[in-house]
Amino acid sequence: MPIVLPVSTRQRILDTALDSFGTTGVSGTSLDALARSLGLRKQSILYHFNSKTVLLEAVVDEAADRFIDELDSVVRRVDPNDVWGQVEGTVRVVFRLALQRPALLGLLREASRPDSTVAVQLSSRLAHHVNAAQHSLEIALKDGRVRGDDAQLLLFSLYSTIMGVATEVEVLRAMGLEPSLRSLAARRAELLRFLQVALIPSSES
Amino acid sequence: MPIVLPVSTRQRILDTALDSFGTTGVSGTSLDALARSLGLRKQSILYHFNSKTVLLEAVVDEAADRFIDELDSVVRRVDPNDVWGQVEGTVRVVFRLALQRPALLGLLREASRPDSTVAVQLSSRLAHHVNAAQHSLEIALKDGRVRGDDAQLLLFSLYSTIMGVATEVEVLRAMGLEPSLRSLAARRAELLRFLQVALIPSSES
DNA sequence: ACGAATGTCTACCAATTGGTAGACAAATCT
DNA sequence: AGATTTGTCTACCAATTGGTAGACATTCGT
Repeated sequence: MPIVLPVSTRQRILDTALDSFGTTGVSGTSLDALARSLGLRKQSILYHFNSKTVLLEAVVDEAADRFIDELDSVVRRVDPNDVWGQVEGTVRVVFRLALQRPALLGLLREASRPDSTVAVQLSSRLAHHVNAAQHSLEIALKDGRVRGDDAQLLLFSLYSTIMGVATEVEVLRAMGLEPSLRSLAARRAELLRFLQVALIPSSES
Repeated sequence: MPIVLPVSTRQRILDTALDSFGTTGVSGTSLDALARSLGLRKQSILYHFNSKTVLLEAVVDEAADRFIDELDSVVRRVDPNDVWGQVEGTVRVVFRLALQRPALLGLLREASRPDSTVAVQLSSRLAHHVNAAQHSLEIALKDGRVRGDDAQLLLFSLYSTIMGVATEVEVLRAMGLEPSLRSLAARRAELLRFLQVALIPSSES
């Protein structure tokens, strides 16, 4: 007899809100529509989260948690001096998220638009990890284990590239490539090759 | 005596709509707010464009035009066999747009979200240029003038990288780097170096 | 000079938005 | 058992949404 562990309403709201915010956008998501797809009335949502803003903050917090957990798992798993291993692990993690929870990455992207109120919240959560990554990149740069000049800018380029390739589904579709599991793997492979050449001097690897 | 050539209301609407759609997002932009920032009533907007959808389509069309013009100017200016020259020119053009008309790139990004109705419209406009670029990339790959395996995926990686680095302002800010003219130039330099290493075999260049 | 087209306006409208108040039932505590 | 907390609901609400109808003035072709 399988034990069905009940998912709290609060958690269900957070989940579907993440999906909706991450795909349709925050202002494109109404509480009514959200409630409808949950089989609830919007007042029940407002019972758990006092306002749409509060809900958004909770969703962003949870998304940040999950994202950070994934990144941490890479950092823990891979030798800190193995920069390429870290990058490769990160790429794999991000691509897995792109497959399993595309809305999560969508929400991160939503946060990177100019007017976003979410940005501050997210960035303060991620600041520590960014600093750590930047630091180990700097050392690797000094040791000549990585190509480049500026660790900060390099990290930024890395982030943009990985997130872009993982999330810009429609662009890909526009290029005639149907997004599928196989094409995602192909994208990942091409990206990894691309990044490795750009980052790692030929003497290494 | 300077001749002040009058800008048609229609054009003014298109301009401010592009800015608003590209930054605040489409569903985040109301016709009322748009009209207010134009010093008009919303009914005047609806006179020129019968509905918000029609307006959006017109804005997207114009944005596509401008973007294509910029890309074309690169293609015309640079030797078609000089792949790196094409990439470099494209990067410069995109970065100039990021500085002069950030909303234009923002709108392109808005189009790349999963639910977007704009995507189809945009992609059909850009299809020809994508094909041309892919074709010349394929030849360069065959000749060994460019590193990589799959021209289509390579082009996609290029696009994602360039757009990402040019547009993800908030991420940069989160990393403690205030977006400024100088930092934009630095980003561009780092990106160009990054791309050149990734793309061009060391025997060339 | 005059009718027609053009363009902006006021006045509405129904639907939807985020949010409040309070009834009602089930679970929990004492 | 009785009181209280928890969670969902119905019933509203004012503000905002995209959009219509039509008055009014200006410009333009004749």
